[in-house]
Amino acid sequence: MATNTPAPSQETASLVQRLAGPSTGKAGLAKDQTEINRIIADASKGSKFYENEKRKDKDLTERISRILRQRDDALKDVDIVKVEYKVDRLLAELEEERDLSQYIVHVDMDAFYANVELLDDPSLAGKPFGVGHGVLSTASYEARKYGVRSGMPGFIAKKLCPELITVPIHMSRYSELSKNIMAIFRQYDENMLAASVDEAYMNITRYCTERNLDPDECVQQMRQRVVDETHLTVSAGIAANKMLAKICSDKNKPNGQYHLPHNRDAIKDFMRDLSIRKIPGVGRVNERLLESIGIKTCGDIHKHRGVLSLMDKQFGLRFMLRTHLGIASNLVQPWLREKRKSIGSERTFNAVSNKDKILEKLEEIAAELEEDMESSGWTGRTVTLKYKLDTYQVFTRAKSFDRWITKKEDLFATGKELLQPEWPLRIRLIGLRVTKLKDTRKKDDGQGIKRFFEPVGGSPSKRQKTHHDDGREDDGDDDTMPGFHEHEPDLEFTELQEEHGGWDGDEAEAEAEDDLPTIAAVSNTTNRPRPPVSAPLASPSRPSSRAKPHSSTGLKPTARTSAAKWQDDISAEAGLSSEPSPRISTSKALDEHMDSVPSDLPCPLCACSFVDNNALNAHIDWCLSREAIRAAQVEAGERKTGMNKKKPKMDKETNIVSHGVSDGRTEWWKAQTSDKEKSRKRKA
DNA sequence: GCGGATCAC
DNA sequence: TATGGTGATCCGC
Repeated sequence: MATNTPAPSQETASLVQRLAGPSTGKAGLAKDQTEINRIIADASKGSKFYENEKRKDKDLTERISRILRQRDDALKDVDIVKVEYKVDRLLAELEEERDLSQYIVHVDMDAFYANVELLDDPSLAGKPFGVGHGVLSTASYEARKYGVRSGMPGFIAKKLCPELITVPIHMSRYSELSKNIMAIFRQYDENMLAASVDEAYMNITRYCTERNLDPDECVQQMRQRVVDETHLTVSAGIAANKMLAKICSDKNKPNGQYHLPHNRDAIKDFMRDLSIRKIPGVGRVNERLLESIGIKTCGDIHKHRGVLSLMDKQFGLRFMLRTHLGIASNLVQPWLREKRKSIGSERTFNAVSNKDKILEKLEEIAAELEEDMESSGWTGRTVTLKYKLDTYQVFTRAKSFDRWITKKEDLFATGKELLQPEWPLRIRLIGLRVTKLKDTRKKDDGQGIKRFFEPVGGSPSKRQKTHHDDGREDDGDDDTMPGFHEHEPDLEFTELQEEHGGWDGDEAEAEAEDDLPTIAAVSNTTNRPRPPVSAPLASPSRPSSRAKPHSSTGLKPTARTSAAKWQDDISAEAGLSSEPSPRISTSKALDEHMDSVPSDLPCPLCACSFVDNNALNAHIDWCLSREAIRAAQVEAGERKTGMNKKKPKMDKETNIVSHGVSDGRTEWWKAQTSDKEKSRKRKA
């Protein structure tokens, strides 16, 4: 047979499933899920959000059809037995990587935000409540019984549970408690990885060995300590690698632990019936894609290894096989600042089409981003604008520079420029993100000529500022919806995020937007394929001639789930072992390090710095122009007179979280060959 | 380098 | 009554 049959009923079913939200595959929902899903779908029906979900669902269904056709074509031309034979050899090779010598623990705080709120307001006990404003970050266990979940909009949650209470987020409180708990974990493994506010990985092998302690007992004690010291409960998984440990921590949640024996057969049994959706990195889309070729559990992977091999690009054969075997990385190490790849800010508001209003929003975002970049010590070379139409379709436009961008004026001007060709638009979200980062706190030469021009007493200023790690460690909670960054926790108590009514109609924003020193900024943004055509009409709105670039091969982008990246890790490990400095660890980090360092060439006349000499020279030419000179004089005058207009920027707000993100994803499937060595070292 | 997509939390 | 924010990665251009 050649195609699946996209019967209307099936399409509806997958749409209903989709509308139920991404965290559906999780635990705990008691009530009849079908009924819940129907309520959600009914509440959404007819909205623009709904229409967008419908469109995406249709696209996915079509994509699946193409994949199945491709599979059938491929199967015609090959001897599947031979293919399977080759895969089996690969399996044997991968099996060699298995390392059962380490005891890896993943701990996950139970309904973290909700339980903290409970702690601080005992009157909530026993009641269904959610944490968050418009969209819930997490829900109490009582609320979950009704189908209320993280990421669910409040008005839908209320439909499911009319007596639902909602409480605001108190991020700094969560961070504070998180810090305390992480400190406990760190005593079991100094290299503990804080994966988010409420999650951590540890390697307790050494701790247990030195004390002749059973790992289960060790984790039991650890969890008890958390309860004693914070009155919060955590769940834990114990296994031979990070992926397995993470899956296991969900097994006896809440307030429980699960140990998957360090034993090949036990692991095989465990994987056999495990839903593919439990694998970190397999989300709703990949779940459907895999299901379409007959894979629902990790055990199914072996049956379909032939097809997976033929469609390696789509699914990532190695990754699938390693998953099937239950093999993943067991390397646990703290998050490193230099791993950060981007920093950005974005905001949703009531859809607007008025250009000035949109630019106003953009300006706010630019200011926020500058603030974040300065306070966390980053600058970067590429600016990406993101916007979401009121149809919920998302687009991004980027521009690269050969100088470092941090200032809100630059950010705003760039965003404005990128927005220019897109008009007209009706949008509900706007954001800016900066990539190709450079760490401004890393004292790396750079100074060069600049020293010459620096005012006598003055030194680069910032550079030394408070340390607190950058980034945030966005919460999690198996069911906690992340986000909600507080910019100035105090001052204004939480941003009154009433973007409401869009009244702020204040006046002239000094639109006086002078142009960027467009000088060397090469950018290819000018002649961009025509953008989306906002499609404000309720119609099917197949936007843009470009939104759907290639359809030739049929296979749309990413079906895959990452994989085969392990070569990187090998080289990373090599780099590490030969590296005197303990800090650089990943090849990527290393690359980036090399990449961004070679040049930090400051302009002697202004605050800009550049990536290479050409760029610098081009800039200097411009900088010497009359206007520039004048500008420089003004600034020099200001400097002399004493004050840099730079706001003092009290460093009090250090409270926020600690480090950034640890993308869960690739973390786990790093090569083991290297891990093994690491492990041995650690043992010794 | 750019843009779309998917995923985690 | 109106569906989030931050960051990462991968693919195909």
